Amino acid sequence: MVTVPEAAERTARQPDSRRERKKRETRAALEAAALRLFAERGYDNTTVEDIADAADVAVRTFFRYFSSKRHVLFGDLAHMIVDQLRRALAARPADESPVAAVRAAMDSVDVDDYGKYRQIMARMQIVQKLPELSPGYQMVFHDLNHMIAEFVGARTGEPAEALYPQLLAGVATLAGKAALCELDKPDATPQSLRELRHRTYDALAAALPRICHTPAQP
Amino acid sequence: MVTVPEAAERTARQPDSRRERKKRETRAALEAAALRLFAERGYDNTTVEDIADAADVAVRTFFRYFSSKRHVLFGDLAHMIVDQLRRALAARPADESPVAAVRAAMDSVDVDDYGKYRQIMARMQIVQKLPELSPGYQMVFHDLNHMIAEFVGARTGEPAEALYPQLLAGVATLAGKAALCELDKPDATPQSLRELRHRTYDALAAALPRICHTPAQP
DNA sequence: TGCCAGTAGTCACATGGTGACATTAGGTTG
DNA sequence: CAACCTAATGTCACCATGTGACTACTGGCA
Repeated sequence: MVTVPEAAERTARQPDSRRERKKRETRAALEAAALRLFAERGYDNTTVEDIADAADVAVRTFFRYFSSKRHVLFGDLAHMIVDQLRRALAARPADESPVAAVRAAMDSVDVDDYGKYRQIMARMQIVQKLPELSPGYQMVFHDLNHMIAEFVGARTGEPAEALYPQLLAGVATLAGKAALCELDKPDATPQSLRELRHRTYDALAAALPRICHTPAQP
Repeated sequence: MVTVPEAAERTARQPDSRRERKKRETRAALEAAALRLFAERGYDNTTVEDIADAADVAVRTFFRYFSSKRHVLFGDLAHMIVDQLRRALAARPADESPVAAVRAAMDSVDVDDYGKYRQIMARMQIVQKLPELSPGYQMVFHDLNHMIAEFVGARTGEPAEALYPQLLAGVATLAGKAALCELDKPDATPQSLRELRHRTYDALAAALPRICHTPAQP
């Protein structure tokens, strides 16, 4: 199916038509219904049909909005974060050390607006609590880990599976997870979480040279 | 279904009857067929029916041996490792520091026999390569992580979700993963892997006091 | 031999997920 | 407004993973 340029322009020029609004409504209804039902009866005890019924759409429609039942939870958040980090890493200057590049890139991800930040975090917190969907939750970190390792490997000329890329990526991911631990505390702010992440990342990354040969930096 | 003591004794006393042999054969056939087919056409392109057919049993029988398709891969290995580590942790003296206890417990897990060790590792290596089943692979580490965090939290009187338990567990898991990086190298031995794990764990654990308050040890 | 218990096969069904096609509703142009 | 195009949705059919219930077989043993 070929998209005529004019048509693409047209739809792009009208981003808030009734159609778009309805779509957003449907998506929001599905998401809300899913989260409510998950909380009420648990993830496994909620079928896609239940969710679709609650949102008053067909099951098939559910799958047009979310590629899988798991997908409702992180939605595209996971994908967004991974993409964002990927772009941030790619934008780092080539002469920067991997440690510094990863540190800076992770900063530029969660700088964003406060509301979105809390939303992502809240979602992750829900997921974290329900053990049956840990796999999906873990995959987010796995993807992040993998991407960081790819990046570091590319910088040091090693494969991503090599020790140093894996360790640096692991340290970065662990620092990110550490920040999540502080979410429970009511006085947590994006700033305090970032500060904790920095502290963790710096301390652990500083230990790496004692484990394996870290590639020389210019 | 109540198990009469005598019956349990009898089956325990006859561990290698024809029946037992047949069971082992069926299980081995299923496992071999599955691994071969996964390698040939990929995990997603292999149905349980294919596996069952290749092993010449009914699909239902497959599920009597393996609770899920994923389960064929790690089999009970994951479960075994987690259980083994749990017992090892429980057996550590109460006055030992969490850092030392976790270190020692991880040692006592892979001490085992060489063949089993390589088998576990080889399996994990296969799984690691196929991206479509990363979730299951990640779950192993997640379970390990969770258990270690529970243990540390119990020792320090914090919840498992607190910062220190999570960090120490993360460090231990990361050290374990680091050892897996060395598997590609042909001259890797259980000893060299353990040595690497020690080096990683010690270096990273030493950094923890710089991140958060580590509970005082007697 | 004949009984008992464990094991496998068969059937039915719930659930997640996808493809194909018809139908409806939003939006555009004359 | 009518005619029309296209995106969104519904409907139906289908495949795959699992599970429960019941039946049939088979090894072990008195």
